[in-house]
Amino acid sequence: MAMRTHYCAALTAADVGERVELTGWVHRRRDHGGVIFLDLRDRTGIVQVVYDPDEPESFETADRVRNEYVLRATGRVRRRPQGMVNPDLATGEIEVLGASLEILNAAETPPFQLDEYSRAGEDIRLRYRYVDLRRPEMQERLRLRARVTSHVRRTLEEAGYLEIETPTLTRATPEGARDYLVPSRTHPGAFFALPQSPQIFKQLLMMSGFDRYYQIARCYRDEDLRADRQPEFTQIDVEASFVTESDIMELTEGMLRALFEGVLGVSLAEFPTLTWSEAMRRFGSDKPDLRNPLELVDVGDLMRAVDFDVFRRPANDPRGRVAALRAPGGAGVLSRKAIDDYQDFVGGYGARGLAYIKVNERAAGLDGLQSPILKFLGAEVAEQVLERAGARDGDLVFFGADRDRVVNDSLGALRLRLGADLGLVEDRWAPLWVTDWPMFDEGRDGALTPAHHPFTMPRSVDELAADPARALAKAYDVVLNGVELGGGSIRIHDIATQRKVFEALNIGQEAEIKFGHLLDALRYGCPPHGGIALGLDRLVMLMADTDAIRDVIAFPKTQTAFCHLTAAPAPVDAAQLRDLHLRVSKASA
RNA sequence: GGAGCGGUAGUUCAGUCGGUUUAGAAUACUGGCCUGUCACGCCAGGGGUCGCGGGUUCGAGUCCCGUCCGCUCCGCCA
Repeated sequence: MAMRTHYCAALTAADVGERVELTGWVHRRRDHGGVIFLDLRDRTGIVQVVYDPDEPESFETADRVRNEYVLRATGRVRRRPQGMVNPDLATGEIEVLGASLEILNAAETPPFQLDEYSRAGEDIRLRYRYVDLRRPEMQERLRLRARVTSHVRRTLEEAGYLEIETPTLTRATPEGARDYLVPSRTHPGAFFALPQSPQIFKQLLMMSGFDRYYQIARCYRDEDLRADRQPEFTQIDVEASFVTESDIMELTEGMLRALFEGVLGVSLAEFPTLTWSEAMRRFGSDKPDLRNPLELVDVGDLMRAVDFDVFRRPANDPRGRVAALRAPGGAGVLSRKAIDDYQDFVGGYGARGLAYIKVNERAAGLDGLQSPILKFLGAEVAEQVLERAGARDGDLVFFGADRDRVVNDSLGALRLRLGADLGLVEDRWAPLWVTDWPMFDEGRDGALTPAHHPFTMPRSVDELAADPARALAKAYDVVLNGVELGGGSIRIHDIATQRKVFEALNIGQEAEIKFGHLLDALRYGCPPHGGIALGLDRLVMLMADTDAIRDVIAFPKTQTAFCHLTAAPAPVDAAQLRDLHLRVSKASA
């Protein structure tokens, strides 16, 4: 009979009597009563192999084993004797009576404990990532990632999309994130850049007639890291010709719903759609977390005449905003110290203060309220404000008053913080579309930068010509649980509009040089087209129920963009620099 | 570029007001005991550049300055 090679966790009571072969690491060795017990751990779990001195050959081998030896063991599956069954373990009912044992390799004691009862720090886990990845939790995350990638490929290919690879040695772009540069040996003084995204190449493919393209594409951005940002990351990149916004949105939504159904067994409801301006108004965010029931409420119109400059000025400024945020039950739960903490918190987003009203008993008028600002508002305005905010007894109502951007940033962040602190976040999946983005963000100096990228189609060319700062774009983002999963747009397919956008960005001249290949291509017959790019790492992070994309990347970088495993980046020797015609002015420590 | 938190045994951490002997605990590791353990148990042992550099002090793991590393966030991320 052929020997069955098993994974530990796959062994069940149904296998009793079966001869099996197991491979893995020694998780724990015990000897007791003249018997040797090896807990053998593979990627799935742990099973105990028992070596009896009546089988001298395998017993002697087992006696030599220490630490984390790599083994191949064979034996017969049997029930554990009465009284020794641990129902808490998957394999607690059974064990393997070892018949043979082969030491495949010795191993040193691992640098940190791998059992589920201890939790190693992240830096040591990353330095020895190959050991960390043995843990079932990490195994499961990377397996989930592979299933997601595979499912996405299947969906897109069934929909007629063709995977085409695009260069990772390409050209630096004038706007956007910092590029990772690669010096050229054959072109002294010239550099490649690693792509921030395959954006231009996929548009060129549309011009080539590959009307349905996708790619699981690695992208690179030399910007500071966050829990959900790595210098290299993977995006699901999609582009199609002769499509509308809703075509791409339907494709994406269908793909995500099939993915959640197929991989997690979760049925996502239809994605609601919010316009960008509604998202900012109600949630102070362009990626609102709809699991959080709190909303911002505009009260500026009530504040235009109050005797309180802090509120009156933004209330009368077209670029100002005065908004309220109700914390249900906050009056009782939030201490003075907690409110002070929130004031510091919003200070980090540029807010100069955080006014609030404590609602003890609304029916009692001013006497039922507690607030440093009541004397400025008066009873009537206070009541109108509380009415609009839907305040009930026991609530705390916070206020933001400033430039709209500051109010949105600070109250938007406070909304998330309050939702978490007050335990209001619903346990569900909350996807949505955010549409009708502005074409541009306006900097403090009035300079415009693209809200998406400079190839995004404006909703109307007239709008663009009339007031670029207020023009809207045919762009859409997909958001899940407050995480920006991806974004896309209909692209510009005529050269005149493209030039107008470059001019609005004040990079007309520069663009002619750096995007010359795109402008050239637009002259030779470009079909209308559009697409989307989804962050694969973030998607898997959410599906794996974790909060850092490092957890779903096999070998991630730390926050200083350093790899402790390979010690990269690292200096190179003089000969390599000479080949590349480079001289370094500041050596690293 | 900025803010916050952290860095003490292989690992995870404690270490009070600056002074209690040789800086501790758990776990891991090594040896021994134990006739069935499953986070076994018991006994013993080894293991420390308190991140690094400087300063204050009679005395620094502890206070101050600088610096490096890790994490979270702001800026940044078209």
